[in-house]
Amino acid sequence: MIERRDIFQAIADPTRRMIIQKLSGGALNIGQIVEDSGISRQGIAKHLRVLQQCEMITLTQKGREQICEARLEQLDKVVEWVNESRKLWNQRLVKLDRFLEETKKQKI
Amino acid sequence: MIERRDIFQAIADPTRRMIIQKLSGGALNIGQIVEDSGISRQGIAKHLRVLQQCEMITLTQKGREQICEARLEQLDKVVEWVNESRKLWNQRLVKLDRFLEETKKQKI
DNA sequence: AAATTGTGCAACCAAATGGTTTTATTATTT
DNA sequence: AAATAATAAAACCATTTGGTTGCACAATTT
Repeated sequence: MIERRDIFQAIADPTRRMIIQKLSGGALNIGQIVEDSGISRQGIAKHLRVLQQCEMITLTQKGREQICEARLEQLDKVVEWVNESRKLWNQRLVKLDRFLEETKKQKI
Repeated sequence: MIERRDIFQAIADPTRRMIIQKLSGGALNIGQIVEDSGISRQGIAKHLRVLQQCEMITLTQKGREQICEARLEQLDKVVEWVNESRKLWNQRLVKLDRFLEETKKQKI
């Protein structure tokens, strides 16, 4: 198993999705993310590291605080991939249409 | 760790994304999916089970073959979640705008 | 100066993941 | 009837994951 650090893995975990949504509302420090999360500070910190490696967030030091900011542009890649699949799917229907057309002709 | 079986986990693995893209082009049996995948039949079969549990594909018996079909509707959930995050993000900018407006007023 | 706050690092753990191989069963061809 | 093809089921394995706890350390407050 190669350690994968991509956007798809970033959003695979519900805790990380929760973090992303929290940060979508604005930058927060780690403590603020931990609040009401039901997970320990270290647990959250681990997820943040993953998100950083996936370039989903940026971390900037500010005194003793660490400010987390979301970088939602990465999510475009996900939407792109979904659209690619849908495109193939639609082409598939076109192919089926052609097949049905030809079958019709043969029947006549 | 609770065993999560949702669409986000379904697309987290590159092999599974490959399978979904293959199936987006049309239904296939397991052997056809295995072709050129570089992974054993059993490996693919495992991924298919996960995808089935996530309701990303349907498996139907046809003689001794098992036909796999993609169910792309599930991908809507992913796009929905991305849009939700983006919405929050945009609201955040609105809030910032208001803040800047008020700061301006105070200066005058 | 002392207490508090925000954090990082390391070790640890159980469970899940992503693969493999082997064996057995069923359907189709020949 | 025998050979082949398509699959399922199970056992196994190393690595990753998602969490924990304990300790150390720097920056702020008091």
